[in-house]
Amino acid sequence: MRDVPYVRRPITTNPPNSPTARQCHDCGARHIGLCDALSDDDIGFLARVAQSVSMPAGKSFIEEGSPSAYFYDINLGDVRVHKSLPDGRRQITGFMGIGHFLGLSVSGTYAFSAEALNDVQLCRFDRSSLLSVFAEFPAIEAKLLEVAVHEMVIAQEQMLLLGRKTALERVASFIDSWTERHAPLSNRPRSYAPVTFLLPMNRTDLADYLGLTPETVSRSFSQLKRDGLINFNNPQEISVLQPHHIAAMTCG
Amino acid sequence: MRDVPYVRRPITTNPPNSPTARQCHDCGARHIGLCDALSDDDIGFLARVAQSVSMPAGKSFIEEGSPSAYFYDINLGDVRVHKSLPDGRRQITGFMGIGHFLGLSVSGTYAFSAEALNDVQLCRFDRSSLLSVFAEFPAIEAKLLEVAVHEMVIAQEQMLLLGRKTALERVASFIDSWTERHAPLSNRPRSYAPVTFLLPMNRTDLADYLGLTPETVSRSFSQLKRDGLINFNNPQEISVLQPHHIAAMTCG
DNA sequence: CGGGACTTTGAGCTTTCTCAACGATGGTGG
DNA sequence: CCACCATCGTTGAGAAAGCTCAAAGTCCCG
Repeated sequence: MRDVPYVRRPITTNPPNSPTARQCHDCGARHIGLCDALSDDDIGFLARVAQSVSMPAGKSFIEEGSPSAYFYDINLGDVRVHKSLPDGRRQITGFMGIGHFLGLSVSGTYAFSAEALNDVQLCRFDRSSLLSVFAEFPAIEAKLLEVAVHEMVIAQEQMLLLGRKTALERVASFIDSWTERHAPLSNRPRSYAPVTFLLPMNRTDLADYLGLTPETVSRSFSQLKRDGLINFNNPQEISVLQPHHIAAMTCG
Repeated sequence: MRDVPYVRRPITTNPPNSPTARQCHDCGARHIGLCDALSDDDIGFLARVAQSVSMPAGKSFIEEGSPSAYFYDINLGDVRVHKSLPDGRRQITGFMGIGHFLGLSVSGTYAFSAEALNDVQLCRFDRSSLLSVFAEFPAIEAKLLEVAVHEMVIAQEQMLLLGRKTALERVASFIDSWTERHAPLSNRPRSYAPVTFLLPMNRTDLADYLGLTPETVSRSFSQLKRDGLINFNNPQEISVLQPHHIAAMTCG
C-alpha cells in the first residue's frame, strides 16, 4: 500500500492540548521556516487546524492545474517541485526540505506539481482553515511574506543559472548550495574542510533542475572528480573535497 | 540633467489632504496591483509616507547588493530587473510595468538591480515607513503576499522557459505574454484579431531575458515574420498578426 | 546629410544534446 | 545464495541548436 498516502489525523480541528498540538514540540521543523516565526502558544492554534500526512517516496501530492485545496509544510524528507510542458519536457523549480512551505495559490489551482523524493511527513492545512488562521495571526502572514520574498530571491538566482551559466557552472552551483545546506556556517566564510552528504534526487532530476541532460550532468560530475574537487562513493553519496574551489566555480 | 532623478516631493510624511494624498485619485496605478487592494481612505494613509519620484530612461535606481532602503511602486513607464555575474553576463528576470511593486528585501540588501526602460514615475516608500504601514494596515501586507505568490508563479514559468524551451518557443512565449498585456481578454479565449504595440526594450535586453543572444532573438523574429505570424513596422513596433498561432507556439 | 547605435543576416564554430553501448547497483525469484 | 532483470549512471561518437565573429543594413537624431 505504498501508493496511498497515510493520513494520521484526519480531523479538521484538534483540541488545544491534543497530541497534535503538542507534537509541534517534537517536530523537526519547529524552529525552521514558517513555524519558527511563531511562539509556542501561537503554534498551538496553528496545530489545531493542521493534519499530519505521510507520503511514500515517489508519491505526487500536488498536481499542476488541480484545485489548490491544501497548503503544506514539510516536517521530514525532501520534495521536488516542477512544471511540465504538454510534450513531457520538465523543469524542476526547486528541491524543498524540512521547514519549507508549499502550495500557496492565488488563482485557486496549483501552478506546479510536487512529489516526495523520499518518505516525507507533511503538515497539511486546508485553504479555508488557513485563511481564518491568517485573520487571527497576522504574524503568520507576515512571516509567509518574508519567506515568499526569500523564495523569489532564490528563483531569480536560478533564472541567472538557467539563462547564463555553463553546464559546469550549473553543476558547481548546485553542489555549492547543497554543501551550504549540509554545513551551514552562516555568515562566516565557508569551511575549507571536505563535506560528505547524500543526494536525494537522481541524475535525471538534477538535469531537469539545471536545464541540462542527465548525460551532461554526469560528464560535469566526472570532470569535477577528475580535477579532484569532489568524489562519489556511490552515485548518491557525494564528497565535496574542496568546497571553496567549488564555490569559486559557481561564478557568483 | 537627465542623469539625476527628480524627486517631486522630498518630504517623509504628507498631510492627509495634501496634493500627494489626493494624487492617488489620478494615478495610473490606482486600480492596478498593490494599490488596487486599498480603499480610498486607506490609500490616503499610504500616500502620507509616499514620495513621488521620476527616473529618466536608462537610469538605474536599484543596485544589486546595495542596502534596500526603499520600496517602489511603478506609476508610469517600464522597468527592467536583472541579476549579473562578475564577468558581466546578465539575466533579466523581468520587465515590470504600471502597478508593479519592487524592492522588498529580507536580507537588507537588494538581490537585483532595476533600471528605467523609458521615463518612469515611481511611488517611493522608505523601509521603516513601510513597516509601520504594514503594522497599521495588515490588508497591505496580505495583498503583498498575494502579489508575491503571483510573482513566484511567473518566475517558475520563466524557469521552465529558460531551462526547457527552444529559441523559437522562447520568443513566441515573450510575444504571447506581451500580446496578453496589450489586449487582455481576461477569461475569454484570446482574440484572433491582430494586435500592434511598442516594445520598450531592445534586442539585447530581450536576449538577456530569454537566455539567448541578440542574434538568435533577431533570427527567431525573422522566422516568425517569414511565416506571416508577426510583422515589424520598425524594430520596436510589433504587429502580432496571428495571436492564436503565436500562443500555440509557446508550448504551454 | 552624416554618424552612432541598434538590428539583421551570414558563415563557421562550440557547447550541449542525442543516440547508443556498456557498466554498476539493487531487488526478486528460482 | 546466486542469477537475472530492471533501473540508473557513465562514457563515447556524431548531430544540432545556438553562439561568436563579421559585415551590411536601418533608423534616429543632430
